Amino acid sequence: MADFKLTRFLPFRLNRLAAEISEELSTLYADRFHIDIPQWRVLATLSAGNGWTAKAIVASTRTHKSTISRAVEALEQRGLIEAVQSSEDKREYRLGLTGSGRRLFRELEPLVLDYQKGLMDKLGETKARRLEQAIAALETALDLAGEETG
Amino acid sequence: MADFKLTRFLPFRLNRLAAEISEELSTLYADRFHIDIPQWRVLATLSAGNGWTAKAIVASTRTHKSTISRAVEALEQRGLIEAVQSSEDKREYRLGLTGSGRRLFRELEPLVLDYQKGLMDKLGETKARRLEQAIAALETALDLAGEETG
DNA sequence: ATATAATAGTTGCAACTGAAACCGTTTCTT
DNA sequence: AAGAAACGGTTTCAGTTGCAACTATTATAT
Repeated sequence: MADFKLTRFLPFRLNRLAAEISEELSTLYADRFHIDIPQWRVLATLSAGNGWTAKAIVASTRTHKSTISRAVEALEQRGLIEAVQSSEDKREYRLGLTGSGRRLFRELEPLVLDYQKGLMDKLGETKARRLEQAIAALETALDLAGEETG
Repeated sequence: MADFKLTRFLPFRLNRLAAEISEELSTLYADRFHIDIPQWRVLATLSAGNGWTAKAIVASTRTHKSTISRAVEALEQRGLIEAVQSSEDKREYRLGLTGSGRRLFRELEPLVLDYQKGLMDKLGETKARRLEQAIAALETALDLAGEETG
C-alpha cells in the first residue's frame, strides 16, 4: 500500500490554505462593499496610482484577461473607476480610481491590512519572516515575481 | 496616495502561488489520465486505504460535498473506485480504489512526488523546512490541521 | 503602400463550483 | 413508539471562470 498522504502534500496544503485565507479575506469586503476578488484586485492595483491598462493589471495580478475585463466593466458601471481611451494607442484604456473609488478603497484598506496583521501575529515574527522569504523564493522559481510596471 | 501594494500583500501572493502550483501540477494528470483536481483528491485520499466515506473525504480535503459527490460519481463510472453501501448506516458508502484505480494511482504518484521534490529543490532544504513549518502554523491557526480520520 | 501579423480588450459558450433544496436513513426527544 | 431533527449524499440552479473566437487598432514585412 502506498504511503502517500494528501494532507501532507505541500501543493495541496498550500492550495487549501490559500483558499481559506482568500475566503476569510473576501468576507471583509464582499457583503459590505459588494466587490468580488477580481474587482478587489483591480481596485488595489489602481490604488498605487492611475494610468494602468487592463493588460498591465493582468500581468501584475496574473488574472485572466476576461476576468479583469469584466471586473473593470463592473467597477466602471458603479463609478468606482474611470477608463479613458489612450490617445497614443486607441486599443487600450488608461484606468484610474474615481473619487468615490478612492474613498471606498480608503475604507477597505485598513480592514484588509488588519486581517493580514492578524495572520502574521498568529505566526509570530520569525515564522512570518520565514514564510515571506519562502514565498519570495518560490515566486522567483516559478517566474511570478516582479511583474509590476506601474 | 496610499502606498498599498497588492503584489506585496501576502494573501494575494499566497493565492497566486497556490494557483500557479495547482495549475502546473494538474497538467501532470489532466491530459494524461483525464482526471481533474477533485478527482485527484479523492484518488489520493483513497490511496491511503479503503473504507473512506465521502463525508470523511470532504472533511479531510475541505472540498465542498457536492464537488466530492460528483468526483466520486465520475471515478465510479470509470471503474477507478468502488462504492459499497455501508451496512451499519445505509446513508453512507464505503469507498475504495479498484485494481485499475490503484494501478492508475501508482503511475501517477511518482510524477506528483517528483514535482513536489522539484519545487523543494528550488527552495533548498532550509527554506523548504521553514515553509513547511509556517504552513503548519497557519493551518493550526486557521483550524485546517489534522482532520484526517482514515 | 498594402497585406499580414500582432495586440488590447470584449464576448459567447461550455465547464465548474457552491448554496440550497431535496431524498432516504438514522438519531433524538418525548 | 411516533414525530422531529439531524445526517450522508445527490441534484438543481445560479453565478463565476477560462478558452477561443471576435472587433478594432497598431506594427511588421515586402
